[in-house]
Amino acid sequence: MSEFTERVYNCVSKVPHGKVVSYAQVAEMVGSPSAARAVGVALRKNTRTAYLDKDDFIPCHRVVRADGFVGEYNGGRQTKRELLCSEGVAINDNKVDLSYFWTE
DNA sequence: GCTCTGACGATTT
DNA sequence: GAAATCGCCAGAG
Repeated sequence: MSEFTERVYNCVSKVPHGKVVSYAQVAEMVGSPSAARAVGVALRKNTRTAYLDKDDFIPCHRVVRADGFVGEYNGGRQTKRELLCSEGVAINDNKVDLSYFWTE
């Protein structure tokens, strides 16, 4: 896989339990602040999701949009909400509270 | 190598 | 303030 994608996975994997990050934040961490869309595409191709592999997975469900809106997900937005809710992240009509955003 | 598209974001109407 | 528009970078065709 390309280096960009590898970096994205690495950064997303560092997101702590019960926290979320925006696509823009991930893009900024990997060195391309404006590549939020590319980040989404990279995560979309990933199959190591939490609802498929319990042991080795990338918490892509902890990545939401910059305004807190829950974006798309391989298993559907419903699954994404379930996972976040299980981790203690409150969801308000497909939206997460801004206080759950993780900043390194 | 050119063009299109997209798990997005900020601006403008 | 909600909806439409443009811009953005990285991959795929």
